[in-house]
Amino acid sequence: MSLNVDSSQGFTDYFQVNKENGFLGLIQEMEDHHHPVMGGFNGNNSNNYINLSSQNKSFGGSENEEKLLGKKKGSEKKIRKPRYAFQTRSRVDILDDGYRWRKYGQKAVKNNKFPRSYYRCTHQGCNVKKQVQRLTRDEGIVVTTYEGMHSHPIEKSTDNFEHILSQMQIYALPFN
DNA sequence: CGAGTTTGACCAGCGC
DNA sequence: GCGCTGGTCAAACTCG
Repeated sequence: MSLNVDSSQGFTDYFQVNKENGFLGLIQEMEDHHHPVMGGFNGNNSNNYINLSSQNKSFGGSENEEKLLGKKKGSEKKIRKPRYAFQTRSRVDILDDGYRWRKYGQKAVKNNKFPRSYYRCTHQGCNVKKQVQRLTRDEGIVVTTYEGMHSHPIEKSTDNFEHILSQMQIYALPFN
C-alpha cells in the first residue's frame, strides 16, 4: 500500500478505531521462558488493556542482531532480543508503518486458525523484524510484533502517520 | 529486470 | 531420542 496524501484514507482506516479502542495493547515479550508472545492475549483480551511483561537483559538494538539463533558467536549466550507487540483492531493485516518490509515466511501457529507472517525490514543493514498475526478469538484484532529497532529514518513520507508513529513510540520507549 | 511474495524444506529448542 | 512447534532459508514465482 502507499501512503500518499491521497491514500492516507486507507490509513485512517487502520486507525480510526483507535480513537475508541483500536490500540488494544502493547506488551514486551517475556523471554526467559519460551513464552509465546500471543499467550497472554488469548485468554484475556478484553478491550482496552495494556499488558506489560517486564524482562529484558540486554537490548540488542542492532548489535547481536546477527545470528542469535544460529550457531554464531561462540561466546554469546543465547540472548534474545525483546519484542514489542501491538494489538491493533484492523481489518487489514499489513499495517504500513512507513518502513518497507519483505516477507520471508509464513507459518501456521497452533491454536490459531490464521497464519503468522514474518517480515524483515528491507533497508540495508537494518535487521528489524516483525511478525503479524490475527487472533482466532477475535479476528478483528491484528497483533504486530516488532523485534529490534530501526537504525535509519523512515522511508516514506507519511505526514500524519509519522505523528501517529511517534505516539506509539511514546508507549514503546519506557521499555527500552 | 528488480523487488517482493509464496511455500516447502530445514533447523533448533523444548517437553515428554 | 523423538516429535512437535516456531522461526528462517531459498528457489521458484508474481507483479509492476
